[in-house]
Amino acid sequence: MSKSQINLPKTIFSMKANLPSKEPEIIEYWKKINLYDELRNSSKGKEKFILHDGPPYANGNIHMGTALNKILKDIIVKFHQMDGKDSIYVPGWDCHGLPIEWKIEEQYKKNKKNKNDVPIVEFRKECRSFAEKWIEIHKTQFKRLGVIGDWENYYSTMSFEAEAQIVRELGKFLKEGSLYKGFKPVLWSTVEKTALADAEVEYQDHKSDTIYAVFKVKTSDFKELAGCEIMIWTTTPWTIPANKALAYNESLDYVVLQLNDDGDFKNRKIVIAEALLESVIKECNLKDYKKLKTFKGKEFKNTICNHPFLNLGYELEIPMLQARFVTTEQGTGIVHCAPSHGPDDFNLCLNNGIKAIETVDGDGKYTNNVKLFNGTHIFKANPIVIEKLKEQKNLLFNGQLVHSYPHSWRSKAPLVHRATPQWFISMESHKLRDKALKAIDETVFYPSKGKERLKSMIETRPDWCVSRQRVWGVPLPIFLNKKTKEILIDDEVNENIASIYEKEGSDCWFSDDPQRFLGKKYKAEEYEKLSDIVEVWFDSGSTHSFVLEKRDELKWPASMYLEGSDQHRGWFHSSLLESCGTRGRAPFESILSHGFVVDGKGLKMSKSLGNVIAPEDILKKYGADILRIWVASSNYAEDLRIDFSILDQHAESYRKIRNTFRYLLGNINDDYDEVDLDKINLIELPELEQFMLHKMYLLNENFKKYFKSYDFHNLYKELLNFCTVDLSAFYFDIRKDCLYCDSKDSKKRKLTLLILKVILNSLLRWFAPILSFTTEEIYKIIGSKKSIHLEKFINFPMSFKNNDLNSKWLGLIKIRDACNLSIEEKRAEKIIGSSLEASINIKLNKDEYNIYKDIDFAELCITSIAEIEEYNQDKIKIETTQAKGNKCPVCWKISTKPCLRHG
RNA sequence: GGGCCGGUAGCUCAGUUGGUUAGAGCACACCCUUGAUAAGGGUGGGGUCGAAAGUUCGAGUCUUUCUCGGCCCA
Repeated sequence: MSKSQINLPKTIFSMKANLPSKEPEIIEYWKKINLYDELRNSSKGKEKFILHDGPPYANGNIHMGTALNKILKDIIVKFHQMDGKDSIYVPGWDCHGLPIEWKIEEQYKKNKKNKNDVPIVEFRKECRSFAEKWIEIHKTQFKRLGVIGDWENYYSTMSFEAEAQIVRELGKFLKEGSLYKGFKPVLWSTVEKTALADAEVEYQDHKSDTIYAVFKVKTSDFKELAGCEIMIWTTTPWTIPANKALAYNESLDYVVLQLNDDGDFKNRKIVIAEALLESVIKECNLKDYKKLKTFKGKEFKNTICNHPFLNLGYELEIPMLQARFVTTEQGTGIVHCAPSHGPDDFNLCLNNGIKAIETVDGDGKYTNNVKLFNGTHIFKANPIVIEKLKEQKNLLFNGQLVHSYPHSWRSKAPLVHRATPQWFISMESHKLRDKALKAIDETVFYPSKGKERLKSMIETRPDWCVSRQRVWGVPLPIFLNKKTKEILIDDEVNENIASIYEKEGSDCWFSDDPQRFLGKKYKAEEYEKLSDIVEVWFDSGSTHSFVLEKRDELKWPASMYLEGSDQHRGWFHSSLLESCGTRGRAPFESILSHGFVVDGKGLKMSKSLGNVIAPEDILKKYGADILRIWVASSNYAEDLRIDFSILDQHAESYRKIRNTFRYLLGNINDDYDEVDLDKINLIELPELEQFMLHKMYLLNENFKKYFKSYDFHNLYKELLNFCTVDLSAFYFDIRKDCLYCDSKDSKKRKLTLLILKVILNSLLRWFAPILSFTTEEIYKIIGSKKSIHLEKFINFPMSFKNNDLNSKWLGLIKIRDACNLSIEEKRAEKIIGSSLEASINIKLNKDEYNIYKDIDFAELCITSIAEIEEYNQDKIKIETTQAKGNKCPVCWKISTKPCLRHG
């Protein structure tokens, strides 16, 4: 007659999780048992699932986006592993590129060291060790998140084998002929004779010459333009000799203006945007003029003009092109375009088949591509251009303007956009665009909208510029014949370079005798060795070649690429192009893209808003499993919100899950033995247990469905609801009486324990990919293998499925809900407190009565007494009264008779 | 500025091809329990579905505009 008679749950699994301190111990454990190797050994020969890691940049601490990305990858890798595949994850890092180069330069600045005094090879060594340092830091941070992968054999884009393979990949484009030399404007300093990156540019005020110049219409579909002159305004008169087009905006209104003031322009008709009419009149001092006509910009279509220097040998056709970048902020609403001297101009012209050429050399002098000005320095050309325009009577007005203008951060000299020689991979010459578009069609996208996004980018992108005028990267392995200016294309040379890099890396390109790379076939003095490097997107776009193809344990193409949605323009994009160019198909079978991490209000995280949360903060306060729940429960197809109140809620759900496990472990007293599901004798089980097995069968079906579509937030929700609704508030609550108060040799209690074990085992596996730490903690108590992650998902016997029983019990639950309502009424009236103080009387119609007459509603509703009666009304009726009699001190049930179980 | 995507209870999410009073879990409130106890159970409140207009017998769902937010580009 005491507590000794009841079987209270007992377990070493604590209610308090203490994840921040427990998780690192589990990481140590995984290290000790070599979990990664165990996983590989356990799944030898199985079908492979290869999630190819998109390499993060080896620079700076990880942020929430990185954590999201890695956890999502880990969850997916673990799902496939437990689904019976050999699911291999090789993490990688992107190492070359400007940001690291920049960091080293900053250190130089601090130490008053000049980059130019340091040999390139030494500088590159510093970049390399900088990247190495961050790889190590990242590794620790990623492991802390619970990510399992081949950390010992990670890949990096700066490894010798990667550098070698990048050379081979470029060799394929070279050999094919799709890699060509072109020109593209970059910000250029004529003082330092070098290109500058955006980060090296300072904006300062600068006084520029401004001109209003006219281009005479030569031909047009729009007859009103006959005899008109299109007026432009520019702050860089020296680019007029390089003019190749005029840009208008089809949505603007334009006017034809007749000028009547005395002078060169008397009786001439000029065209400008209507919105800019007043400012033009004011600035050009127009007194006598007449508006002849207003028309929409779209009428400019197919209009060709003459160059203002037509009579000086510029016999060019200057087309008018539609461009959205034309605005009415300043100028005339028509923009003069020199593709060699502006990115907008360059892109617009390129899209219209006008390529940039080298018009200005490195010193800032016009090349012989520019008539009349050959050899003149551009900074001295403005007065000459203005004079010639005047002479040709094509200058309406010139003045000066102080405005913000780019300058070199080093020399403070003004910069110009200058078309420089660059190396491009053609989108068209070998049908790269078509191949890529076809490859996109053959790829599965999660979410599906990613397909359109990538497609529209590929459809419109220009040729791929793969050269950079930098030092920290793979040198572009190109030799030019000094005489013929032709590219040297020879597999042997390319392979020679690659094999040298494979042994010692690519630093030698900058230090060794070029003859070493050329071999014996060619004479070094006849060739120019390029000093450009390969742009880093080509590096990372090639990872499939030096990781997936080169490693025996992996496969090509990858099963999946998974990155943030910004990588549609980044890694998805470059990998697709690289692979389609060299192998004719995508290097991936599927792409999963996730949104961005934003704060609780949906705003992006920024220092200025003060809403940044670092993964470290979360790990310290909650632990990785809470962060993993956040990942699993968020819909990655959209942006993912996070703040401490959101995490609090997930921590709350975690507690529910943890307590569910604790109840299970406590009742089996941490004493687990594997249950053979096929050997469960269903007929022997009470209906409630059969119903639970049915529920689990259904849940598992949904689980598989959600997992197959990577729909984790719905999957997690199902699992959580199962814990709260089906287990905690239903099954566990009902079976407490049996578990606590029945004797240990009771058959019913034994069967209940059997089902608890099935539930425990199932939950453990369902949750393992998400709650990697907590499930391991539990598995260490009851498991037989070294790790939960070595287990597989369970296949439930079809016999568990019982639709008839299901509909019967769904009806029962409805009756139970009605009973609860009735009990609650009496509780509110203070007639009863606990439900065991209640006696319920249930009246059912004939049909329902016949179905449910044998059900023990007292057990189901956790009351002391329950009567069931048939009556002739349709609607169910429940009456609750106070149970009469004495309370059994053991099971607390109230009865007028002695307790059946406890005397 | 342009392209794409998104906005359903305080939070995380469901809402099939337009069709009853828009759902779940958590959180919250109240009650019960004190044998899952820094736990557990019950009941309940809470939404002008971002805003407006339109199509329709009928709109969270379709169309347009606006607004807010995100990504990419300029």
